[in-house]
Amino acid sequence: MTEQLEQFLTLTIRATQDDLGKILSCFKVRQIAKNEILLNDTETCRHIYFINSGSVRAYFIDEEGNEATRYIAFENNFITTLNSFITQTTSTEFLQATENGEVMAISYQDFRQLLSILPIWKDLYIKQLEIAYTTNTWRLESFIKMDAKQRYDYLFETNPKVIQRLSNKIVANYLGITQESLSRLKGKK
Amino acid sequence: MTEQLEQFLTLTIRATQDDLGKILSCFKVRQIAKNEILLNDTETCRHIYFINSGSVRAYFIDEEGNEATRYIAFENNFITTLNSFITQTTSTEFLQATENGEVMAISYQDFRQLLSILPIWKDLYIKQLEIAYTTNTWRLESFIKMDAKQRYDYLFETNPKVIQRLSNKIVANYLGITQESLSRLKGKK
DNA sequence: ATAATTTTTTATCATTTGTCAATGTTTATG
DNA sequence: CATAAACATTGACAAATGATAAAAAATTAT
Repeated sequence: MTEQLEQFLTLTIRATQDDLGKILSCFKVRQIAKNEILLNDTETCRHIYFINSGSVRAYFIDEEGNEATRYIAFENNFITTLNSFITQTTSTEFLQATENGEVMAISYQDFRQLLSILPIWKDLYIKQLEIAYTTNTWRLESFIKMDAKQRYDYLFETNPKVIQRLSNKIVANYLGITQESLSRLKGKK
Repeated sequence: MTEQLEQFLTLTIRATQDDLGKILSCFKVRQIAKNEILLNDTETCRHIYFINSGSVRAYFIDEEGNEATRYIAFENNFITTLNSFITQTTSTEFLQATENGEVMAISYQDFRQLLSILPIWKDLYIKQLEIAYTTNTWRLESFIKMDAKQRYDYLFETNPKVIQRLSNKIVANYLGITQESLSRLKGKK
């Protein structure tokens, strides 16, 4: 079950066999069922997850009690609630499996441990932070300058998995609109 | 002119006097005039700026030719166009001074150099990435779940400098709405 | 100080999106 | 397989926001 993560690491950083071993031994496999909650908004986020298969979303609930999806991770990506994880304080977000699948989890302690002993792990962390920041920025830009239809089209171009594999409810949520609006959107040209 | 950055570094990381010297010697002071363009969307971003005084915004121009402001940095913060800077490819964004002020600039070469010789610089970079990511995420959340009025109130609470020091045009731009909408917004309760 | 320019406000109207309700469809479960 | 539950679509209407135009106010330049 570690092959996939190993391959990902090999493609991402230049790690020795020894480094790889140390890293992989920190990750534990976990099967996830669709709709399963991996993190509650009352808990502290103790893990970073690498997705072998399936998908996981991060969402929160606003004052009116509506869900809002911040991020969706598919296979070969990491997901966590970074602020809660870094500071080890209560999360304001949920993590939920949006499909059946398999993840590899690394704990906060092991993550910190790897940071202190493996320079290459620090480099990987920097790279992932840069990717996460850049991805986030694009998404933010799409909200600043685009209307709902444009955001949908943009999503279709840049991340079609969201539309292809997940329910309209979650897609609408991710786009920041209601299901009804999404439904109408898809109708018109 | 380096005192401010020095103080910032002292508060943020545990650097020796020697580390501090190496870092500070990489930064060059530059006066900036309101409306001055620090980076054009046809250039590659060669610098990270630390703001001593004044403010700088990052914005882009969408298909319809409208400006959209992604981020505004005030004193004691860094600003750059990260993707262009990291990959040293053409930027899609502008950087523009929104007030008269003073910045400290570090070049891409010096930045890389510090990363390779100073572990503490890597730690600072990680910290700044974490902050940038988290800030970005909050801003993204505000767009997913809030309407314009709520975003305005939220901005007033979390980052009043934007409203207090910059023109409505830029505030509206930052909120992703038109000047006219902002004007109406401020009127009603 | 005056003129020119830019920014802000106000008004009207069009468009987009949200809300609510009803109905049809799919999916999960006993 | 049958039933319930969740999800998707559609319509009618309301609210929010954008577009355009014009006037008022503030800022900048001469």
